[in-house]
Amino acid sequence: MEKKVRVRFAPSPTGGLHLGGVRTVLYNYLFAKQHGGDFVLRIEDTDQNRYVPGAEEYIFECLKWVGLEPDESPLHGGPYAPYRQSERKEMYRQYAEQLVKQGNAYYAFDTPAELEAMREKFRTEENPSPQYNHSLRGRMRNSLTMSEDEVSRLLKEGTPHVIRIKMPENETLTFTDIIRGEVHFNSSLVDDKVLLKADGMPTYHLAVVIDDYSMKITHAFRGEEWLPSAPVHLLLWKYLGWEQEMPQWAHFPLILKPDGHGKLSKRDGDRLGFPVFAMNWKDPRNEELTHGFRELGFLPEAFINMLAVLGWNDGTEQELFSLEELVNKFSLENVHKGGAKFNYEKAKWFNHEWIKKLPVDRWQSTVRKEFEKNGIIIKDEEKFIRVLELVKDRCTLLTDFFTQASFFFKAPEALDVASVKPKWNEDKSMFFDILSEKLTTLEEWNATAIEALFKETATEKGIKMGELQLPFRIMLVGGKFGPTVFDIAALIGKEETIARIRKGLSDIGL
RNA sequence: GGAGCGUUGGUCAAGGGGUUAAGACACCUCCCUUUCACGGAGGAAUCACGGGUUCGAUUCCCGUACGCUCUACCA
Repeated sequence: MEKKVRVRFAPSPTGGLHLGGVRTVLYNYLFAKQHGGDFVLRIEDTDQNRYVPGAEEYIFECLKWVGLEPDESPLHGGPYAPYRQSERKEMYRQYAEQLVKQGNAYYAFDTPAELEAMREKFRTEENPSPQYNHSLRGRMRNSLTMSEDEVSRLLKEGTPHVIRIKMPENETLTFTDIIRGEVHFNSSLVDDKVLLKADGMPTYHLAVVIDDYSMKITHAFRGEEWLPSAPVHLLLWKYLGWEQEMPQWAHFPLILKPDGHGKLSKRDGDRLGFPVFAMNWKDPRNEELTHGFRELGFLPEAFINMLAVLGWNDGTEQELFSLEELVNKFSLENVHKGGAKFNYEKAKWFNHEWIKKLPVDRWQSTVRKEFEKNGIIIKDEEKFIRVLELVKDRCTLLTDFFTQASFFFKAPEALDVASVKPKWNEDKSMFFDILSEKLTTLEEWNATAIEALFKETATEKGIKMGELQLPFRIMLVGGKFGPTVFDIAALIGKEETIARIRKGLSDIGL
């Protein structure tokens, strides 16, 4: 019988959720749902120094926003609770002790200062970062070099210590990565990683193995930066006797900076002017605000879509995918091996496509809030929808709607008179005078009728339509943008149109 | 320094022993529109390098270069 697929995303609550993290969530989610499996969210909060209040709640809100909610988590509960590593603290030591008893790990009493001294002492140009490994552990203060009596005395006295894995010498460690195929390591080149810290908390290495085992995780996906520590995890699965239960691994390619090389960081976003976090993140320690995709006007559908194809594609020309389609079409085999540079322009293109693709009611309320924030209260919902339909082609971000459509609800404050003034004359002035008169008596108020009247009047005055449309636009809109002028006039209504012509006339002067 | 991983246009990328090496974003030209966009047509631009294997390599093999990641009592 096939085991039920179970995957997990295991963030540490240290700050905003990076777009790469969201992609990892996405790929996990897609894989799980495709196989009818479970998606587990586990909080890796074993580093008490890095704990940031609010970060966990923030992660949940992000997942909710993008629609990738876990089946099990500290918030959603589940049969393998607790899902917060700090709450599972007790079990880790027990396993670490077991490893010591088996001879696969050992106590180490070296203080941070001693470790630093060791690194200092052995650092050379050839070896800039000396490791605590098979060749050095014999010279350090640990249960391998000290007598049993001394070790138990130190332990009894409560001397701070860690537990380190004892990496074997010269073993070839191999595993098959779903994306990369067979990967090999020589165990001699891996250091004796700390498993249990002096404060009793496990390190990632120990915790990830124990939790993946006890939560029955079948497939473990993470970023490529974890590849070098895979041999440690491999050995842990083996030493703990769980080799048969080890999940299948896949290491995802990294998302890189748009310029130069290297992992994309929050700093790059600040520097280059685009978001890196899913949502706004305010660091409680310094009140610093980092902008997120959500607040900048991205649709979750677009955000997900853009992330999905950053490192994966289905082999066809299709670029626009809904979450449902992704669940059906995603495959780890088609995930790229190489990292991809993030391209903000393309990200915006996806958003624009989704604005056009989705029915207005999917984002209408978000835009309404944006309007309200800027002092425009929408009273006529029907008109609002017509306006949104009319301008959506020219909005890339949800936040663009305000500049593209606020004039439908509020007369422009300043008119770009400079662009009409040079060609302005008395004839034109008279034209608008007459036009506003005639509009008063226009019975049917729609774009076609307004345009017909406009044309008729222009012909009477012997002025070309084109000469008059721009001034008309400036009067109604304030600037050189927006949809067809007659559509605008139709939507803002007779009174308002006439009022704006009058105001425009006086602003332009003669 | 070491180890691991990677390398198709500026970017995302399809493809894979014989192809005119798709497509998208960006860029350029033109059309549409007497606003700004959308849209449409076209253009420029790519298989890191060197050796093999082969009748034939972008594709397979081996090197080299370059890049990235890791090298913490962080994840």
